[in-house]
Amino acid sequence: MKSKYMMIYNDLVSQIEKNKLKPNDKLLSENEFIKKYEVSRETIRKALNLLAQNGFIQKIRGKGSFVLDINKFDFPVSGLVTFKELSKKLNKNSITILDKLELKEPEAYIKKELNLENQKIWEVIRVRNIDGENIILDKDYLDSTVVEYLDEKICKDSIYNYLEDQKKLDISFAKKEITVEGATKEDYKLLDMKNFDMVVVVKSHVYLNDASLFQYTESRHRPDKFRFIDFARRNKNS
Amino acid sequence: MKSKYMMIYNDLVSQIEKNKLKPNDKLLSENEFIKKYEVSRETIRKALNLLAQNGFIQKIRGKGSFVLDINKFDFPVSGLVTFKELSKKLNKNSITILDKLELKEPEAYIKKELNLENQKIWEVIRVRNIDGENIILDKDYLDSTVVEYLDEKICKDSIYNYLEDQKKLDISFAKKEITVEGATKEDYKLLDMKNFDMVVVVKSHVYLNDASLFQYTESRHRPDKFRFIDFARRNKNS
DNA sequence: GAGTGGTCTAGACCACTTG
DNA sequence: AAGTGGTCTAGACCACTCG
Repeated sequence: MKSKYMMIYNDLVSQIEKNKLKPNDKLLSENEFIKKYEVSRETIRKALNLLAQNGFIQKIRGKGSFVLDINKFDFPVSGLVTFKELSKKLNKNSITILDKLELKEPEAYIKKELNLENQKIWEVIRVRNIDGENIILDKDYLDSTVVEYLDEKICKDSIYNYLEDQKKLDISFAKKEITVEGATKEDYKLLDMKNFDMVVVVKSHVYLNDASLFQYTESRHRPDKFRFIDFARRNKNS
Repeated sequence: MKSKYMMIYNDLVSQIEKNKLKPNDKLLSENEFIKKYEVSRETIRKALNLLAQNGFIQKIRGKGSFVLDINKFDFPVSGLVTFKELSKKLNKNSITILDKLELKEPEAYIKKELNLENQKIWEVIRVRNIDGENIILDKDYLDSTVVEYLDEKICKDSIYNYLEDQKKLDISFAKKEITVEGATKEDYKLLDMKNFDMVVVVKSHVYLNDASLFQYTESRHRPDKFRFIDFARRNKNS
C-alpha cells in the first residue's frame, strides 16, 4: 500500500489499464526505473515481478519487459474478488437480492466445512440479478466468533467491505473449487434457470491472515452465464 | 532449477508433500534457515515467498511461517499443467486415444485465435479415457512455424514433454477461460456423454517465453467429471 | 526486550541478446 | 562490447507478537 514497490506496481498497473502503456510496448529498463523512481534495483524488481505474476508483463532476459495483451479486464478473473468489485469492473447493471440472513446453528456439513465446534454461524443467501435476470445464487456461511454482527444493509452492499474497512479483518487467501452439479429445487426457485438443469458451483473456503478459516461459500451460477478466466505461469521445478 | 532459492523451495515442497512437514507446523525462522542453508536472508525469503504464493505456507509477521492444510494435491489444480503430469499425480488409470493428427490450413476461427498469417497448423484431437470412460476431448492447434514436426508417438505420450525436452521450447504462460457449452455432435461421438447435454470447455492460449503465442487448445470435459481447484490470495492494492 | 517477518539498499557476478 | 534481466550478498531499519 504505502511500500515503494507497491506504489510503483500500482502506478504501472494503472498506466496499463488506462492504455498509456499498450500491449507489446517495452517498459523502461530496470536501470532506467532506478533513476525515475529513485529506488534500488531490488525494489524495482519486486514491482516488475508482481506485474509478471499477475499477467501484465513478460520479462525477457537480455531484451527487456513487455506489456502483455491479456485483456483480463473484460471478464471475471481468477483471484479473490468480491461480487461488488467485479460488477464495478464489468459495468453491468447488477442488483443484489437478500433472500435470507440468519444467525443459527450450523447444519452438519457446514460445521464440517468450517471445522466448527459449537459456534453459531451466519447464513446469508443472496441472489445476484444481472441485466434483469437472476443468474447467481450466493450462499455464505460465516463463523460468528469472527464475524459477530451482520445486518441487511451490509449484506446488500458488500460483506467484505464491511469486514475489511469497519472490522479491520485481514482477509488473506481462499481455496476455490469449481464443479458442475444438477440444479436443486432452491436453484429453480431463486434463479431464472430457463431450460438449464445444471449449475456451475464455486465452493470457497476463505481464510484470514492468521490462517484461520472463517467463511465457506457456495456460489451457484447458471451455466450459460458462467465464465472464469485464469492466467497461469508454468512451473518447471521438478 | 539450479538457483539456490529454487533448490530450497523444492526441498521444502517435497518435505510438505511427504508429510515430513505437517499442516500447522511452524517452519524454521528466516534466521535459522540462513544458518541451515548458508545463504543470505533475501534468498531464503524468495523461497518462502514462492511457497506462500503457491499455497503451501502462510507467513505471519512476528510469529513465523506455518504449513497450510490445503490439500491441493488430491485434485486437479490450477496452473499450466499437462494431462500427463496430472494423471501421474492423480494415480488414475488413464489412456490417451489419438483421434486426429493433421498438418493443415487453419479454419478461420483458429487463424484468428492464433493471430496467424499464412502458416499451416497442426491439428491434434485426443480423447482421454479415465477408468474406462471417455471423459475429456482435447483439441490442440499448434503453429507449425514454431512446432515443425509432430507424430503419433509424441501425441500419445506428451506434446509438452517433446517440446520442452527435445525442442527446448520455453513454454511460459497461458490464458485460460472456463465456460459451459452445449455438447456438439463431435462430443457425443467421441465422449461417453451418458445423459449429459453440456460440456465444460477450457480454452487456452499458450505462450512461449518471448511472449509469442504458439498454441490454442480446447479441452472439453463431461460435466460430472470436471473439477478445477484454485488457490487465490487477496490483493488489496487499490 | 527478544524474536519474527517486511522493506530497502548498494554492490557484485552471471547469462542472455543485440548491434 | 554494451545493455538487459536473474541471482545473491551483508547489512540496515521497521512493525508486529509474545512472554
